[in-house]
Amino acid sequence: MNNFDKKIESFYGLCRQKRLKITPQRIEVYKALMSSDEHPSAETVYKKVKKNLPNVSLDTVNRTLNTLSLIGAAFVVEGSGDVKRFDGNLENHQHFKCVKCKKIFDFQHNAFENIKAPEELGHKFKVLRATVYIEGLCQSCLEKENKIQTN
Amino acid sequence: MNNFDKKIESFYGLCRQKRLKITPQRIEVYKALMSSDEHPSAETVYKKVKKNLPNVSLDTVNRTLNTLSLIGAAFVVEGSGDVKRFDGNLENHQHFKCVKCKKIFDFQHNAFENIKAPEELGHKFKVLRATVYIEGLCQSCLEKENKIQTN
DNA sequence: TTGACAAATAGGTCTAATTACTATATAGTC
DNA sequence: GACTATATAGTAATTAGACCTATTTGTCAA
Repeated sequence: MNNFDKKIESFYGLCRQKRLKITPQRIEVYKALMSSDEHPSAETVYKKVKKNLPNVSLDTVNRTLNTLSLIGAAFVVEGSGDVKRFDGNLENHQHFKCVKCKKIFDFQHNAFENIKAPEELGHKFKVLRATVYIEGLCQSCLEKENKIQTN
Repeated sequence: MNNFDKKIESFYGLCRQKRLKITPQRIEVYKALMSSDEHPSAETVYKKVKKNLPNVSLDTVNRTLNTLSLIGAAFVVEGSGDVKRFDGNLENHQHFKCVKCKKIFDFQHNAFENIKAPEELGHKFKVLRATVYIEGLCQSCLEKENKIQTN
């Protein structure tokens, strides 16, 4: 069984554990999210799912993505700011976001892996994920940066 | 001169440096943001500003908040996901966000202060801020957590 | 101080993303 | 296989935020 199948397998388990029905739509949405290394928007996931399930509704995709984030099977990318973007890649990686063009860049950095939430937080809350989030200006925006466009 | 005035002062400087005009609207938006310890939405800031400038437009507030984030005088709170939320508190603090109720909790943790962006990132990008971002379920949502509401 | 010019604002309009609603279909369980 | 709660499709309704343009306002230099 390959890695991808394992993920699906454990997704099944997660659904059962949370008493969520395993529907074709849910599975397809999950697969679509897992198999995209970007940070797809609901719209993008929708298009992907539509290939296998031609008449899913966008609403279902939206609700499902939302559900996935509730059970910790996906995440809303921090700092979206524009349209919601989802991330199915739960392996440890960090995000850099350009405040100007809003693009999100993944990066890895050993020192940031396995960040542990502070004790007192863990007592009160259930932590699903801890990452480092860096904001700034990306290369191409830096180049045109001398002038700030406000209107 | 108190701390607040100092901030305003340095905001003036920042605007001049970036060749942005110092308009009453901009100042009021900045003040409104600075003086709220929440993470206000544009709407909230708008209401605050309206008290002093009764006929500002929401659009101006939106544009201005956007401008502030471009020059690093404010930040869009990571992981907004719902409506955009802004943060004028530039002192080092971290955010915990509940994936269910979307509330954002500030917290401080010494180990997370002064996180340094990795070298290779600093070369390519201009880093404005680096924080730790934790996602999970907050206390009150945990209590009702046995059942996940998906519809 | 004043005048010229570029930049910013108000206020209206518009758009696209997300959510809400409801009848129907389906997964899970006995 | 039938029952029941949950999920879905399709459509309609919201709403945050962006766009547009005439007017106003800072800024800077004479």
